[in-house]
Amino acid sequence: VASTIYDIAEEAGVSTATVSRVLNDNPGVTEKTRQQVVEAAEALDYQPHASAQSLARQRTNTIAVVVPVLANYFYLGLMRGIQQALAETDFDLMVYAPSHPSEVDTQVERAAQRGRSDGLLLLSTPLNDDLARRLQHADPPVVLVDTQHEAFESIAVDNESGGYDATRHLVEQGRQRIGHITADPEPPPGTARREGYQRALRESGRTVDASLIAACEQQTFVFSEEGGYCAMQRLLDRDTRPDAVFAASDMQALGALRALDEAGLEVPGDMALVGFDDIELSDRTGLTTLRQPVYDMGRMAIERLTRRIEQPGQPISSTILSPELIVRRTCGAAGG
Amino acid sequence: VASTIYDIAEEAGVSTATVSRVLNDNPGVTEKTRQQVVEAAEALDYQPHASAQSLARQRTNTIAVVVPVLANYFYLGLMRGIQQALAETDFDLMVYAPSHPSEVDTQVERAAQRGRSDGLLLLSTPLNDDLARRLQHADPPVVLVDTQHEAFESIAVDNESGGYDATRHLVEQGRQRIGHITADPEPPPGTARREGYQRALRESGRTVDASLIAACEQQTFVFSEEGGYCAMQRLLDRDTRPDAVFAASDMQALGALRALDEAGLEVPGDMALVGFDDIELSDRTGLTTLRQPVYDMGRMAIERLTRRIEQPGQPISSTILSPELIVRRTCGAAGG
DNA sequence: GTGAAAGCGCTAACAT
DNA sequence: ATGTTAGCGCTTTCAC
Repeated sequence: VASTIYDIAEEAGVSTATVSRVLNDNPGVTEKTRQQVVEAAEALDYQPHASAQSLARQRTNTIAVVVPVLANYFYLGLMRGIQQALAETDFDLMVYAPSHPSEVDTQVERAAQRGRSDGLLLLSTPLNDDLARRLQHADPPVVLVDTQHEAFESIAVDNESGGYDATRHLVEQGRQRIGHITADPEPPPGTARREGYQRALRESGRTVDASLIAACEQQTFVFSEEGGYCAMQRLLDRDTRPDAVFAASDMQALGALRALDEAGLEVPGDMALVGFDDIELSDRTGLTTLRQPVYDMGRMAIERLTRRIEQPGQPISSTILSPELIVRRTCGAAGG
Repeated sequence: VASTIYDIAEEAGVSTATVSRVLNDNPGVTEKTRQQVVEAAEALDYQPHASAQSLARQRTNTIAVVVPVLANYFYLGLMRGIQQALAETDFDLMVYAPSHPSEVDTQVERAAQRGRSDGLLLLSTPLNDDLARRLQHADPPVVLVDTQHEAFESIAVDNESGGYDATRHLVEQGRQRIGHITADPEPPPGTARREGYQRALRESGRTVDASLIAACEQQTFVFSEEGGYCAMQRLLDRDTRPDAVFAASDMQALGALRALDEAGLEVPGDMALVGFDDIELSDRTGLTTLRQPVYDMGRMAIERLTRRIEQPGQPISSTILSPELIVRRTCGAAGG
């Protein structure tokens, strides 16, 4: 029942080329014939066939984003920015969310398949060398968010300095034994945050005490609430407890908070806590944290990507934003 | 640089038809030639062209979902189920999120465009008659979630009975003046919930007092935190305040909670509160609410949709699930 | 078992 | 200004 340009051409008494011209607002058509075509198209309730257009144009007008997990506040913030920025373009959005970490490569390959999208956005997606090589060789431009790779455009936050600031803040609050919660396996941003933590300790004339660092295997995915909960429990089980903890993410900090609560410990009295990300929940919880400007990062990512699609071959740039310390209740700072 | 089946055909010394057969695991190919083709494909690092396949097969292996707003906990829950169910199929996912309510129709049309997807999932998306007619006539099967329409398969919760249960529970807690927060404009689920609220009042021998019902215009989208906040403020400004409120959604209830907090009122002491949805935040907040089984709804929606894609023309079914009352702190019930 | 060739629905060069 | 026609990359019918 669906009509094609051939039907329109026949109905309007012109060739399919002319129909195509009219439909695509190409110049060189009399107003009269344009009218005829437009009317015929409406009469037949014409809709172009997306796949056919993509094939002929060699362009899908679609961008694909792979996100480790959709149902997560951090990625949600990014998606908001992505979606808003996309609304100002005429690109559609495909979402690839691996149901398991082991699926990441498959999903990336799928998202990058020829003829599927004009550009690829990878959120926190680890790129092994093999994948990176394939992606470089493939046509669709790639933009990385929350990761880096010299071969691709990227947008991320300075995780090291964020970890440094978080820890530094705790030192300034007079905390003596500052612990850290990370993830196992530790993703690249986690490593940077931990290194910032360690640098802050050293610069404050303290020694880095391995017994103050805890990580739990992440069953679901990295930086989970569960992981923070379990890591905090381990910290509490040890001989000398910390009196402050910098968690590598807000979700982990929230989990840590739960463990603290169950253990009957006061925050920030018995233990100060600083997270990382500033997800929406953190505001409600009063969690001190380092804010990642996720909305802007999402927007920027789309801007960068569309620019690369429009003008390929531009030099690659890596954008590093500064996370902002947001002081709330859990760090024990005055005021707030 | 990208290779096509012609390249493979040449490399393997066979025709493109044979290549296609091998690549699609079609029968009728010697093991020997199959080997040759496979090797050639690997040597050339072949990847099929998605648009070309879609066009030739008249099938995209993609399902499109339109969601009023991505960055929202309710839809996030649905998306989780959708994504998980999709992972078990070989469908990809396109997401259409109107950046403004006025964009809904445009986005639906876009999602439903020929050759874009094999099926359409509409989350809470209002269908005017015109749109509904077009969708019926178009090929891709449609499944509705959180809305209903006799012409389409749908999955929703019994909102009326949910509103009834919520209110009834408040009555049983001994609350005297039970108010209601709804949205303006009031979406269909909102209407049903309000009607359930009103029925419960009547059945409890009370009169429905319009001054106990408040709604605020929703600037962003329906059922927003802002809306609940503002509605609660109005309720508090009135002569006789309610001592309990049933909010049409958890987000609104959370906003109401904020207003209460700012007004220095105790929950549940001064005011009991019941929400609707049971989003993740509600557990952390201790909000009594009616749970929508979003994860299951998402899964079911995909199952229904893929079934319709595989076997078109099946009779339409409308599934109504029961929301479950989750008693927490804010309703003032004993225990937990 | 394999190949030739005709689509799928559209775009765009090239003619006229 | 309009039409003819050759693709885009793949699938699939129909011969052989």
